[in-house]
Amino acid sequence: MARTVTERSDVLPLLAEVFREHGYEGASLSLISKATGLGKGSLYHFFPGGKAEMVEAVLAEIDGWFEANVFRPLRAADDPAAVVAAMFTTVGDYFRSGRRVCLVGALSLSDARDRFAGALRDYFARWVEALAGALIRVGHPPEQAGDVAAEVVGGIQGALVLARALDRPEVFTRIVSGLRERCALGEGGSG
Amino acid sequence: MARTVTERSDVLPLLAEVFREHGYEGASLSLISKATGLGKGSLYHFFPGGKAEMVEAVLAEIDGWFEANVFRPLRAADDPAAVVAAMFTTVGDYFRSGRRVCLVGALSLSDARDRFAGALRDYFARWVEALAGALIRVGHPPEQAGDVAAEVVGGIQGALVLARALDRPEVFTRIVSGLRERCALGEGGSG
DNA sequence: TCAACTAAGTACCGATCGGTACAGAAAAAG
DNA sequence: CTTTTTCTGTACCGATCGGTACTTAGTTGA
Repeated sequence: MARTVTERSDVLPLLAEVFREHGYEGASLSLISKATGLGKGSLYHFFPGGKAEMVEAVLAEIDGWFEANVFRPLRAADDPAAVVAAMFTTVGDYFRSGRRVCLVGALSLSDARDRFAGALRDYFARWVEALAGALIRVGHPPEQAGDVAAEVVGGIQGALVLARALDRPEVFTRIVSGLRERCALGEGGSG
Repeated sequence: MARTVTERSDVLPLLAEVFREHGYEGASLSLISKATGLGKGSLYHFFPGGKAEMVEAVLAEIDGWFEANVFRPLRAADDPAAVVAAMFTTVGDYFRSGRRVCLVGALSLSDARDRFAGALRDYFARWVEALAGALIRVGHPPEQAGDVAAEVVGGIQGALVLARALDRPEVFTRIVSGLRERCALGEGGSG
């Protein structure tokens, strides 16, 4: 019975990947156990609340990562154009150029949405809000910035859906680069 | 034992709604039975292949509906601008202004994707292709039409994700109206 | 050395899963 | 009417579900 010095935070990325690949219902405890290398005893030691607590922990970590690497930079005042451009690079890498699913988006479409509604709403609301602020500083008309930001954040999610359905990850990168140009140009432009 | 003169095609919309709300894994046979009013005996009479066949039948019906009401009109030669505009109205209604989930998109993000990969890919591929052709006839540069079409179809999917996560259906309608303007304007414009 | 505590494996729980078998009622055919 | 076919409800199957209880192995501190 090897004690594998595992900490709760060590298994979160593995957990996240299982939920990304199989969703909430599809990620059975046996799958989770296999993916993490932890037996039920260990899993329920770290997450007494079971699957629901596992998902919440994963969502919290994702939220923290985006807060630190995406939302907070967007809210920073310096060089908004560069910060917006960096956002696209960061999320492009995060989603593995379209090969990785967004867990928050996938949960939003599933019947687990109600259970985690708060976390899902928060994630997207803060993203849209932070991006809208940055777009205003870039020079977008304030009355349009909110809509553009929603279009961009939604566009990223839709690009993931489409790329995965078509099984063509490059669809994601192409759509995202189109969104990036829209943000840079403000409005109009030859694309 | 009331024989409820049900035909297979009558239960498809009910089935579709169950899968939309609960996904493939989440839609248990007991839920399906409750939603359709049919016992297991009837369900397996109509769909000997079980859940998988039910989803395939639902996807086929959805595909047929979009083929008739969206894809084929897009391919028609007459008044492409009006046809593209009509597409947005049609899908806006179909998705109940953001209150209804796209089953094809939801399945694409779930672990059931591999099982129905062909149908999912087909649906989106034909949509993008038909829209791209219409955009060219509207006046979009042919070398950009494919990308714009992918951006629009993906944008619709993303709008559904975002509207559902935020629990604000109007987010869907706003994003979709933005996409409509992009299609009408070709490139450029003040938004 | 020896408790005290924590980490982790295992067996098991009731419930539910998807699916099958079958009986029997309703409708159709004769 | 009888026969046949088409439905449909019910009981049941083995498997697996999420979760609990309990035991054991390893670590820690005295």
